[in-house]
Amino acid sequence: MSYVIEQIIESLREARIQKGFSQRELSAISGVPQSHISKIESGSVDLRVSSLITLARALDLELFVVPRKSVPAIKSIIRSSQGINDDSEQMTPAYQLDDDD
Amino acid sequence: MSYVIEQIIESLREARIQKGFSQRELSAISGVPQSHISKIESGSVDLRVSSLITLARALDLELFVVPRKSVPAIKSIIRSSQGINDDSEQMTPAYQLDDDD
DNA sequence: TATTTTGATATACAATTGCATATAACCACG
DNA sequence: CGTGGTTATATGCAATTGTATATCAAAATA
Repeated sequence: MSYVIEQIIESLREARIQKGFSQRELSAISGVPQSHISKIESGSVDLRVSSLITLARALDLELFVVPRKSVPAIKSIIRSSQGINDDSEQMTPAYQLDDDD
Repeated sequence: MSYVIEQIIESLREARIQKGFSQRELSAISGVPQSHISKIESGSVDLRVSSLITLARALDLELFVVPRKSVPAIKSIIRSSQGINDDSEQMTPAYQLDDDD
């Protein structure tokens, strides 16, 4: 199993968890059986492109092939969009105020 | 067949042609049979992710899943990198000089 | 024109995917 | 600890992929 597949699987899994979906919930949304989602996430099946697209769509992701020379720029964009999410999480001090109470 | 798959197939085909490879040459490089490459390019098979990665690698492409909200930015990067290639092609007047001779 | 190259298509076969369904194992919580 | 939720695993089956190989028709080249 290649590094690229591992990265893709990791992206799917992280997106699922970030959205707060269990595998069953993702299954209900996407129409892919939970048992298959488990195998996909564990890397034990070599899924078809159509299946990957189906899952990605349910997780607000999209599949691309890009020139290898553009990879750093694209990783930078992905990282910065994740950074925004991280910032929004850090900018909710409500929990800290509760702790002070 | 979805729009995303069509786009991916088109990217593969364009990259192959831009590199000046025939399907047989790509087959030799990638290890994927020519007959299968023909089917992939025509959209008549739903290939596995591993096969897509193999072909992409032979064509200096890489597969990504990206957040849907990042899609416009990524398309912009891909378009601008292609623009650079177009400029380099236009900046080779050697053929025009030969015509003047 | 003859020859070569290119992409499309066919055949046969082993392996695997994806689906449906059920269950086991694991984890979190009260 | 008991309970419920989550993930992993198993079974069976139809359909398809990917491979090897060959051939054809069209296009390109010599």
